[in-house]
Amino acid sequence: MDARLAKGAETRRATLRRAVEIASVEGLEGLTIGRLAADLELSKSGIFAHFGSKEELQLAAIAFATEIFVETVVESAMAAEPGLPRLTALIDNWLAHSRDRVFPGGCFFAGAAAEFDARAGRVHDAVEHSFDSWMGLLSQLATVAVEHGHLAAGTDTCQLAFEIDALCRAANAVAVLTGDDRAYERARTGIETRLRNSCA
Amino acid sequence: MDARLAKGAETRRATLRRAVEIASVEGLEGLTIGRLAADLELSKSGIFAHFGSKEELQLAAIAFATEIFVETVVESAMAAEPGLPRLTALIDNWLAHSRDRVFPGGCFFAGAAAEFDARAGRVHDAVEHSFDSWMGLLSQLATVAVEHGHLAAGTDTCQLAFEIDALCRAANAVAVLTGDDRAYERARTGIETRLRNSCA
DNA sequence: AATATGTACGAACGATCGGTCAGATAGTTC
DNA sequence: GAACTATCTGACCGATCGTTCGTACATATT
Repeated sequence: MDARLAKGAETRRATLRRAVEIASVEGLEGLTIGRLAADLELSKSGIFAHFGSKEELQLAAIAFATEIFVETVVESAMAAEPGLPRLTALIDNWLAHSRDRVFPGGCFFAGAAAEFDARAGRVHDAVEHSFDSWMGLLSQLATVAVEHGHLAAGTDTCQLAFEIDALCRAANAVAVLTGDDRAYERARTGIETRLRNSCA
Repeated sequence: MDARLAKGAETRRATLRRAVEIASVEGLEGLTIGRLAADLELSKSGIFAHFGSKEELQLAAIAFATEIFVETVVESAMAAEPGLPRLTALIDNWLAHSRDRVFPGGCFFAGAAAEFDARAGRVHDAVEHSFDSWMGLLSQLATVAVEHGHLAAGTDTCQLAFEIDALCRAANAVAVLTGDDRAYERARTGIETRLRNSCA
């Protein structure tokens, strides 16, 4: 009943913070309990006790990464005016979170999705759910932009969301793989042109 | 000196064929010599002897996947007339190779890139090289299309190649993750619109 | 003071990892 | 037929994997 976090919850958060860092570089399978224990100077069994299984650890890491993502990318974008400004703020934040390596391996979810896309199980389902939420948010903001008259009335917002996501994703992939940050400008250019072509 | 492959080379190819299948689903790290041996009903050491190290196996798998990719996607596209027809044929082949799961886990290189993008080493370099070749091919075909007057004279072919790659990549990622093949249509729609806007 | 609970440790488990090595088998060459 | 090479096997190595279990310690509750 302390105002601060209980000891266990504190350790858990510290563990997950490190887990997300490792997983964004090495992957969720490359994330290892022994490695985690060594980094945090705790015992393997101590770490393990917090999660109960590796799969639970992976799921907890995804949940924690979602927290970070929402705080860093989504929340401040919501401060922008509804419609096109909010949509572009979200896109800017997304590109910034990749360029600034909020997760050291670039977008956490791009990595996790690529790793588990063709497998079955709870981790795959969690990753797919994250993706659905993200696409839902994108197309919803696009829809609001249409309603505000910022985008043309007939705009296919799902198609638009797909294309925006595609360009962001590619910027992240190219920049992390090659180290060439021009990819972020390419994405921005593509998205701006695409939005301009959908202007009312 | 036989016209057919020597025994060793035959085994090596069969091994790599299976290795590429496994790696496209489980990743190049999830690809395991023991698993490979079990699938091919050979001994671990027998497999190992063909490559000498796991890293060499991974590099060989990338090279073999490149062979498959070139045969399936690139070569038949080159039969189309130079310019826009050849470019669109390449794009169609790429989307088809993902949709038809020429690699069971979708695009082999998308998976390998996501896995090794943030790591250093020879595998990363090989993946990056594959990506460079792919982008080079795309932008070169785009350039030829400009020269043939199929695309507007001022077209930024690198930017265009980036956007085409982004839409293809996203289609693969979404379709494999969610099982929703409409992503391929979305990519096609986006690319067609984009090319039309660059028409001369 | 006694008890219960939350938290973490250390030793150990079987399985599997990448990798090594001596040798069996087969085919070719001299 | 002896020597050689290519190919593959099986036993084995140390390391690490995820996981289990009994226990120690601190804190909170009674």
